Amino acid sequence: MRVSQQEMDMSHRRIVEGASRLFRERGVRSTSVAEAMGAAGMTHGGFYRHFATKEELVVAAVRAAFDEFIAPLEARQAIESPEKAVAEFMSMYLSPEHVAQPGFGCPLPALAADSARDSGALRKEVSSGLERLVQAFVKAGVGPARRRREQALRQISMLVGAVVLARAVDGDAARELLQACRPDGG
Amino acid sequence: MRVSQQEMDMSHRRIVEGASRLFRERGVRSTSVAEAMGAAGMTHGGFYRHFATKEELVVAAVRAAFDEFIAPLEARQAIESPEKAVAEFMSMYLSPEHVAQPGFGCPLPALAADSARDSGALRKEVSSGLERLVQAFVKAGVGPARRRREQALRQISMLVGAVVLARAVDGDAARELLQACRPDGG
DNA sequence: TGTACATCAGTGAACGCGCGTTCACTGATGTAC
DNA sequence: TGTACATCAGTGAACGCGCGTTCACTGATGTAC
Repeated sequence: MRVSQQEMDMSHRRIVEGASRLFRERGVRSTSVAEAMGAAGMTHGGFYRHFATKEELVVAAVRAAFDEFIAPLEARQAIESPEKAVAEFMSMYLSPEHVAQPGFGCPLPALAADSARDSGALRKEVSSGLERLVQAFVKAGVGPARRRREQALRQISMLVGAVVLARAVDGDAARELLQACRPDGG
Repeated sequence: MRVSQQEMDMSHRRIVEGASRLFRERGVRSTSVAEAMGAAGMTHGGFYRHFATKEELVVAAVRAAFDEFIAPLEARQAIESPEKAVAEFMSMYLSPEHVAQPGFGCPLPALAADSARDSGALRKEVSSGLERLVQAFVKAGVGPARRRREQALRQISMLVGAVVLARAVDGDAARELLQACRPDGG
């Protein structure tokens, strides 16, 4: 049965948010349209009232994931010092909680592999998401612009690598990786 | 028709080597048994004369990939200084060629995402493969054992993160990531 | 060394299954009067 | 404000397709004599 415009907007948001979580948890290819609709409390048939293709949902979900994950960092940078905000962000990034909850975590370690095998819209979203995170890190750097950017890229590479590996290996090594990459724990 | 024992051994090796390349290029889930057999010049039906399941091939192929990639580093460490061997390894790791050729490159950035979503045999292989690489890096470190291990984990995290991201984003950022992570380029 | 025959590596059709997408249908919503 | 009706969000069956796996078959290999 038909639902109100308001309910349809809410459905749309629920689909995008659920997909954003599922894609990060299980990967884009391993999450079916039916699963994404199920997470929003609906059946698969109604999907095409909201999106023309699965790829369209992927774009919306990945954009939402980056925004959900990076916007808090940007907000904190605006009210406290950019350096402190990035330091706290890095500490959160390398926490066991972040490793254990990919569905609510950074899209970069969760979706980089899917993006690497994609040449279209997903790749574009991931590229601009990374650039947005780099910009936030650059704000917290010291020295000339070029050096700040290089340092940001190095820091983000280490964070992403540590989380990608920590999720890929068995318990003890995972803990060690996070610890070794913390500025205080090394 | 039946083939000789020798030919069967060669087939087996061709299947494992082709799969090792395809899994790294396209991911484990996105590579079908038929494609792996096709890369070995055969049709899919004969697969089960060599392996009981696809997972068995995954284990053999990932083990072969780690060996193919890490053994040369270990061999160089045995004949020249471990430090120099690791420095050259890192330079190769961060090269555009390594990023462009995942099928012949490090299994860690190529397969970590698959491993993160696996709880079985693949995860175990990736865990021991990482540990083997860590050991090689530890040999090249300085200071007490604990500090050498932490430094190895940090270096490997940065390498893996840089390659994972460089493969996931569009051209210019990819080049920048590699450059920023080189010890000379920063 | 030669012959008869059992073995079995590889082929290609077939299986059940889950996928992305389509479509006829339902009935509440939103609108024209 | 009430009423009649067109719209369309969501349902569930169905589509073609590719997957991992199975199986009857083929004919060269390897072996027993």
